[in-house]
Amino acid sequence: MRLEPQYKELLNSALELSGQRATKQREHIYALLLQKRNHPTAEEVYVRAKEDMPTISLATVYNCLETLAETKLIRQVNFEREPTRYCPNLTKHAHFYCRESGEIVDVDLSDELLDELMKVLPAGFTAKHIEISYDGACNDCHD
Amino acid sequence: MRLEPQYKELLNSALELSGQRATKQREHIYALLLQKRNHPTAEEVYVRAKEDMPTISLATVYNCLETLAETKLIRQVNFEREPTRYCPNLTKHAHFYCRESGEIVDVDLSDELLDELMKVLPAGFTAKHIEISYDGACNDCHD
DNA sequence: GCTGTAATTAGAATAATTCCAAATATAATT
DNA sequence: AATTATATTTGGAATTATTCTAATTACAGC
Ligand SMILES: [Mn+2]
Ligand SMILES: [Mn+2]
Ligand SMILES: [Zn+2]
Ligand SMILES: [Zn+2]
Repeated sequence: MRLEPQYKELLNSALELSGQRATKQREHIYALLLQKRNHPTAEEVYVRAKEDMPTISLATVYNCLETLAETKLIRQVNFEREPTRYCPNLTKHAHFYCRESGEIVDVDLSDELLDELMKVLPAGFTAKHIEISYDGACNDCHD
Repeated sequence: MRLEPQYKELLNSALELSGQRATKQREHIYALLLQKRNHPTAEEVYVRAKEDMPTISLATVYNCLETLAETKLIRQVNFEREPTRYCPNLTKHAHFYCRESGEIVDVDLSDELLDELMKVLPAGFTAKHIEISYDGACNDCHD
């Protein structure tokens, strides 16, 4: 697994900006999230990370994921009480969770729609963030 | 604490419909959620429940909350990795979480807005449910 | 090559929730 | 009203995802 130069640059500058070091582990985990964008859990990231880096620990996986999330290179995605998942797609998007197949897909959101969502807030309320998740059956799974 | 007749009726029919029994504990917890609608956690419900029913157990609180949620008398509300909260407001609404004060307020959603949100899904996708949560500063807390 | 700091590591600790098996409450039947 | 069958409650143990801790290792600047 190789981290493409553009992303390597992105990672390095994000880490430098926040005064953190570029490590093999951080790079590896970032690369693996970019390569297969299926919103894996920390445990799943751990399993995949060990393939090329057998000595990495689960604690490090959690640490790296947290660092990447803090520096806004990835996003955390939560569904109800399930384990947190991780997503390297930085565009504004919601998530669709197919309960049938377990698949999670990105749903692009326009600025207009997000604007409308902001407008329905009561006066004096300002939202830094909106989280939207859909729950249902995907294209492959409808009956 | 007294459960108003309209809600008592609602509770009884919902439980009957799902083949479950009406118990003191279920009624008590439902009443207390309706009375103070501040999206409490299970632990908070437990504390309040014990005021009038000192022998109730935490396991029962969880059981009752699950039963009420299953029968759609209440909703579960999740914010990231925080403990689940419970809401007896059955209208379609989102939640605004003020990180400053910790307050959680209901945000009404029009059918039109929900329609628009459905329309942005890829073809072939059907959502049973949309979950929307805002995160920011409320009216009292902006600087 | 040393030195100071940051990051990784293995394992222990934590927190929310669920599970379990025994006791109790409720509803149905006699 | 007593009997029976089933559902619910209960306290405590178990589980699960995540965080914490303290020791080791890696790294950047001198
Ligand atoms: Mn995503
Ligand atoms: Mn609510
Ligand atoms: Zn599907
Ligand atoms: Zn506030």
